[in-house]
Amino acid sequence: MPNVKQSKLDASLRAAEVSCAENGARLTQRRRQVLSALMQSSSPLSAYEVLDLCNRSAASAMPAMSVYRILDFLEQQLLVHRLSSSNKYVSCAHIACDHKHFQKTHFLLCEGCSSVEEVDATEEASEALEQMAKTVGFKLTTQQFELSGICTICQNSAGGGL
Amino acid sequence: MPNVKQSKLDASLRAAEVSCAENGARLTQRRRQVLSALMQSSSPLSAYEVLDLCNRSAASAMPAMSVYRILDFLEQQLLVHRLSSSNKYVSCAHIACDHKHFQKTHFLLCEGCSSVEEVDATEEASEALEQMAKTVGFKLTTQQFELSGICTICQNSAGGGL
DNA sequence: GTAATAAATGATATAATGTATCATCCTGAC
DNA sequence: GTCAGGATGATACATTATATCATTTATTAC
Repeated sequence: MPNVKQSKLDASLRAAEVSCAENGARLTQRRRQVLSALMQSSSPLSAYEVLDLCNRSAASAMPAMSVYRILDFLEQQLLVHRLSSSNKYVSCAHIACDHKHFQKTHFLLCEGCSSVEEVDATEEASEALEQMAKTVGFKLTTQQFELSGICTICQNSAGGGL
Repeated sequence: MPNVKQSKLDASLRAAEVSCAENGARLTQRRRQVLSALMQSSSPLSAYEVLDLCNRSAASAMPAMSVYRILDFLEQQLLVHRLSSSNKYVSCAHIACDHKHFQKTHFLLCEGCSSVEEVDATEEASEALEQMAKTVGFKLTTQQFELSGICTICQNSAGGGL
């Protein structure tokens, strides 16, 4: 069992707890369980995938209803993000650091390994998209996109094969 | 009943028929029914909303299964687009013209009236997004985004109210 | 025209996903 | 302890999507 990962997980969970407390909310056992499952996953999980993971590890079975409630809660706390294109969830990449969300976060989805990279929008991209929308009279309200592509690792490992 | 709209609808359906024929496919009665429903809607429709519309207008009831099959078919024929963020469908804005799809089409979703505007990506936006992805080693494969915003009409009508 | 073939649709069952509702339990304030 | 509110458990159900096989419709060969 890799202790490095374990301690990183613990640190993130502690940070999440603090973050909740600052908002007058509590990171209960169940919520910690759900968040922990997402943190340990290398790819986004659907609500029922989260449920399965929780029920595999824990003693008492969690009802599906709770998972939905808890995912909503965690999303409000900005501890997890919901990917609308696949209707799955990922834990926020910035729980342990002091990064702030400006509603201009993008997600890069790797088609090879399903991993997700959370990146801030660049000025250029925001500008260009706003401009594009403007040509048809649209005023953008949110900028959070999910872009499909191939991550570095998969690009390299695909050198010989596919 | 507005004849202008009717004739525009007819023209689009004829164009769709031709387009199918070119691909060795057929625009059957059922498929025409589904496509027509989407064309007449000002906002994206879910599979079951399409189903309801079809069953409201037509004599014989269509099974849900058929709607899913037909939506898949129409999507393959590029006659409709699937919006992954809401899991709904819109008819392609370019059926009647000779516009080609380059996999760089964006959809602007109005939060006010739910209407959808289909626009081509600008060079600047594509460039900026590719560049952004590149900074974390990602290579984008598709660029088809769904951007939320407010359309011209809703911007103006909201002048007094909200 | 008719038989053979393939495509499309009908029909049914069921899986998967998401929500509504009320009961129960836990926690902190007093 | 008691009370109030938040959190969870439990159940039922609504919605969405898919699997499967039967039937119909269209196309081709003859």
